[in-house]
Amino acid sequence: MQSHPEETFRMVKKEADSCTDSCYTGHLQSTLQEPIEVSSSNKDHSHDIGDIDDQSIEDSSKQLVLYDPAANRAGQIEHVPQPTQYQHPFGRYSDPNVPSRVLPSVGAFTIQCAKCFKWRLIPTKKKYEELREHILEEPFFCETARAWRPDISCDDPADITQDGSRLWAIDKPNIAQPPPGWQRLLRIRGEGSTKFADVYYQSPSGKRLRSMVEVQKYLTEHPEYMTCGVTLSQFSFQIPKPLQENYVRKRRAPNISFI
DNA sequence: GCCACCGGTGGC
DNA sequence: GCCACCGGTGGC
Repeated sequence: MQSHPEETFRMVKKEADSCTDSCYTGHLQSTLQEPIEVSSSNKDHSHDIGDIDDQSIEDSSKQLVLYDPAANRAGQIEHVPQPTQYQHPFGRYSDPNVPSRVLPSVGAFTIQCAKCFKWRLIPTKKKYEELREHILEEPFFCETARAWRPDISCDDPADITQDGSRLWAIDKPNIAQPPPGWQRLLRIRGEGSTKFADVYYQSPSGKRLRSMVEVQKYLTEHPEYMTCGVTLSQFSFQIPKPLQENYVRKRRAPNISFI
């Protein structure tokens, strides 16, 4: 895969007690992770991903975590468990009678320390987005987490590890924070989809936009945003990449027909 | 009728 | 192979 920094994030469900809203974890070489929006839209953040629509799948199979390939190479992070070890995001946890429409959602945001390579949970999506925006120029260290955990250091155990119980994904670094009042939403698709996830931006008025083309058009039609300084550079539709191989279905080879 | 979600594809 | 974009539609 690529050799430059990438982010992965995983969705974490509960378990991350410190995470009050959806969080992802991720890191880049130095680390970063991005927040991903998890679960159903209108839910508040009082629960994280976990409670997606129905009962929750308490397990962590939906956690999304970010990781850094560079660190992987260094052997700091164990490799992704075999696919078979991963549970299908839905399925096994859901009641067979419940049509499982439960999609994985981001349970936690994590970023890897650039020094000790331990994963640190980022308490909020907002914080995660702030850190991600400049992760390349300003690497994350355990000390960075002192802003919300005064005594944390590299000597403390990792907040989370890649143990195969969660879905991890690598986030992209240096994605701009959304403009004030806007939200960047990440929806994870179900396993076997043709795409891992979708990014949407939601304007302050609630309008959802799903591509740069739509953003451009919307801004043109609502010049007040541009007047306030909103620009296209504040938008990015880059999606994280799942660590689990084959989470995304490959494009099928065309059928060969013969006579 | 709306829209969240998924599939497909053109262009690179 | 990846990704940006957008059409279609099932479920509400």
